[in-house]
Amino acid sequence: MSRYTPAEIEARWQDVWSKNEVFKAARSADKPKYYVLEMFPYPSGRIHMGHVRNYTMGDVIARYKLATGHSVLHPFGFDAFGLAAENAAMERGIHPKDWTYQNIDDMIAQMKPLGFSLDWSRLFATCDVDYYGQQQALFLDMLEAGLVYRKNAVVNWDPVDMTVLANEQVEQGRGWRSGALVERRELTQWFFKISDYSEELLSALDTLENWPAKVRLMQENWIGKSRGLQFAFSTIDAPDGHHRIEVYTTRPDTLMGASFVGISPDHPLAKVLERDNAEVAAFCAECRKGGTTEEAIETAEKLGFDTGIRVRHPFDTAHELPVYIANFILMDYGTGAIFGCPAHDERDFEFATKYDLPIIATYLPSEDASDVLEAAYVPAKTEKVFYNRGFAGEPHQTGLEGIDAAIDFCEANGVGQGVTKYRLRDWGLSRQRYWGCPIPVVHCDACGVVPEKKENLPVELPYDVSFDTPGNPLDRHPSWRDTPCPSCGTPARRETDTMDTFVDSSWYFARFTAPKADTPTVMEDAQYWMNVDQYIGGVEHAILHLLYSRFFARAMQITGHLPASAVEPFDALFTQGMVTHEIYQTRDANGRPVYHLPEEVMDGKLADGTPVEVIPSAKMSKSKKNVVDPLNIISSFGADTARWFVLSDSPPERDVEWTASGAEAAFKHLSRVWTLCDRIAAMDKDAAGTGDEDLLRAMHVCIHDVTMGIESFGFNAAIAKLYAFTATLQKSRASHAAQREAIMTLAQLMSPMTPHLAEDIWAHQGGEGLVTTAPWPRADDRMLVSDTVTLPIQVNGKRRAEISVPVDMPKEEVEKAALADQAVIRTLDGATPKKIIVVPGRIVNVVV
RNA sequence: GCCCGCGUGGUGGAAUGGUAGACACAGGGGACUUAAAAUCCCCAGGCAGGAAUGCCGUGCCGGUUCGAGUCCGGCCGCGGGUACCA
Repeated sequence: MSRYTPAEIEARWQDVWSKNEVFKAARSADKPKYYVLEMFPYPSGRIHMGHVRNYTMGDVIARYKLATGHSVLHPFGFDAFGLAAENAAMERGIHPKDWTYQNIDDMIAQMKPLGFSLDWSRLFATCDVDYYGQQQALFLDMLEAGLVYRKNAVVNWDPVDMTVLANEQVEQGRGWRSGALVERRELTQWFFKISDYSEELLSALDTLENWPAKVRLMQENWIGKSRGLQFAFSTIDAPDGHHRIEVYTTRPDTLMGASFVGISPDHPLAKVLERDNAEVAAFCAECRKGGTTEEAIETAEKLGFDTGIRVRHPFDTAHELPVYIANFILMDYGTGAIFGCPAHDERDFEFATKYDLPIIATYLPSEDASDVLEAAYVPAKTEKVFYNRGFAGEPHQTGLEGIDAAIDFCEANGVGQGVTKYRLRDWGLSRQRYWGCPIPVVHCDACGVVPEKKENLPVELPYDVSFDTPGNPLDRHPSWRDTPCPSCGTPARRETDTMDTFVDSSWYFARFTAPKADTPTVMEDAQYWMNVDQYIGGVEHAILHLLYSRFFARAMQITGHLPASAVEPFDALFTQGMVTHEIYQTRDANGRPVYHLPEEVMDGKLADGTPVEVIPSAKMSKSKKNVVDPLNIISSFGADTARWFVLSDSPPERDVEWTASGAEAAFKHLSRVWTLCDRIAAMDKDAAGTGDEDLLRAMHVCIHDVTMGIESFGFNAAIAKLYAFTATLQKSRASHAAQREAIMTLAQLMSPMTPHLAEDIWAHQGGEGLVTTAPWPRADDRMLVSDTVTLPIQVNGKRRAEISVPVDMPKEEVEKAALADQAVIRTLDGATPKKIIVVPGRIVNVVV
């Protein structure tokens, strides 16, 4: 008997697939197309188990679709621009380009042994000049279409390194390298007008039926449509030009509870005051300390500064409210000014308590409730409350009714108007960095901002740059930066900002349909291959990447690069979980944690006997050293084992914990299947057997279950069925013909998960052609039904017995049979059933 | 802070509102072997019991239902996102 030797088998079949170009995508007139795409990876240099899992899932779908007669597009590439390459350059003196391409080569070498059904001929990286040059063309078209503009926006400024920091480079308000306190600073930046599409992006979510509901909900909340009232307070003692302060509120029904007006430190009025008043300037400077993230701003201590300016309440002009500059008000949302109603908002309550402002309830749980509040009263908007200081609508109404009534009343009385606003902000794409796609515009003293001519594209990144000083090397590269103005020809300067890497990943799926074209896309190919039928990736991309891509598809349609049918580019989305592993930790002399790789740990100890603390599974990360190198797994057990394991142990949308023993078990199972194939091949071809019918029935049930499993992303359940069927086949005494049919079908059903082993079994049993291209087996419905069924009998919802009855037994008969059961009689103990519920084929419940 | 998820044996997990724990790992017992490895067979949620069986049990508290792991409300814990990580 031969042994299962994946190293030899896997290389052989990969070679066969490659020579036969089995996975080369080609448009076909007579086959339905299927485009499956996994979110492309960042080229860190090493593939990890998360990649293996992500691509294995996509591969199962791709191979299944190939077997069910589709013309399949399953491409692969790299999201290759980004910060890490510049960090490597600064830390190790490697050029970002060299570092990135070396990593890409390494990762391709690690991907290939996994035997994925990828069309490698379509490979590209977003840092390829071919790709980003086309992206620049796209940008120019979008600029012309009015989808791009410039405005000021805040960035994290490191005052020591004199450079802009990414949010992740700000640690507890300080620059990660310099340790200096980070400040928020304004720069003129490029923006995509995604906010023009807020309503469209929101309403189209309803059409995305094959997206997870949670992702649609997250996007809905992110877009944040709200209806509210916009109106102005008239000011007292305010500087010229600020006689009114425009505010936006989603709770106009609380207007009678207003106790202060708050403006953002970046509000125009604040800026005027800052100029003439050192105290205000100091306060605003204080507010600008720290990072730009919503989290940093929202969790910071609420600070306010009384400007001394007062406003009049619109309905009671004798009532004056103070105007505060407050650090928690964002200039980006609404008008950058609010009125505070401490009684019904937790933040305002905290603020009012701190600055000793009145807390005036406008509604209460009931008429007799006290209006002295210990905390903000914030009931659901759908809850009916009593308006003790209502001014519109009924005294007893829900918040929603109160809001509508308040808007109507205010409009009728000339106090502002009802408006719809969105939380979604325009997409800032400028990055003050080298390793990204250059923004193809030129700044000319005479002509202003001038788009580069298309015939001058690509604007290629210069190679001769250095990273010995902080900041953007493009900024200090005169020979690259200085260029004639495309319009007037006089000396001018290139834009030195590069694009956000989200731009790169917002259209790569479209580029895969014509990766070599000298235009961004080719309409014929886009028409044929789009949309992506199944997109697979991590839920961490639920909002930004997926929302930007949806916007880009629209922008590409407007600029003629995608058909109208592709404005929602991803028909179905699946978000898979992470691969996790236990963390092994010891402590150094100072008590600080020291992490150890899994292979350094044996039986809970290091090689020198030091006991190791085991921390429960967490996402695999280099810093925690809880990583398993796919290459080690492949060299010990083969790619099929790695693929089988990452699918078998957890549902795909959840995290999977990598365990060495689990991987070993997967290998053992595949070896068993191999041995089983050998044994069947060696059987006497003419020998009679028993149980052919039973074996074939089990086989058809397995075909049905595995097919359903794959179609519904129930890979772990499909694999459980394959385990069960393998056990059945192993024990079978059926004829050779039946067993051969069973093992060949098993090979087909396993082929999306363990394609190399499946090919080998197929060939061993004399199968025609490749199992990869053999038509997917069909379950015979007649083989799926059995004539009896086991019914559990409950008494008052507790299971007490079970009976076996013919499938088609009428309800009355089933009732009789259930009541005749000894255990049921014993449990009833003479009691008369009030009701008997019979769910055909499922259960009987006797209620007493 | 805000938005979105998730929580089931020792472990990973299974279960269209219908027998909770499929399948697998670790564990225990056995067969084969001079022995070990490998392989095969059996047991296995907790408590009580020799067993039959009974009671308890899906993070916690409450609700809807003939019936809840599943639906609803409130908590707790963990994870993801929070617009310059990708």
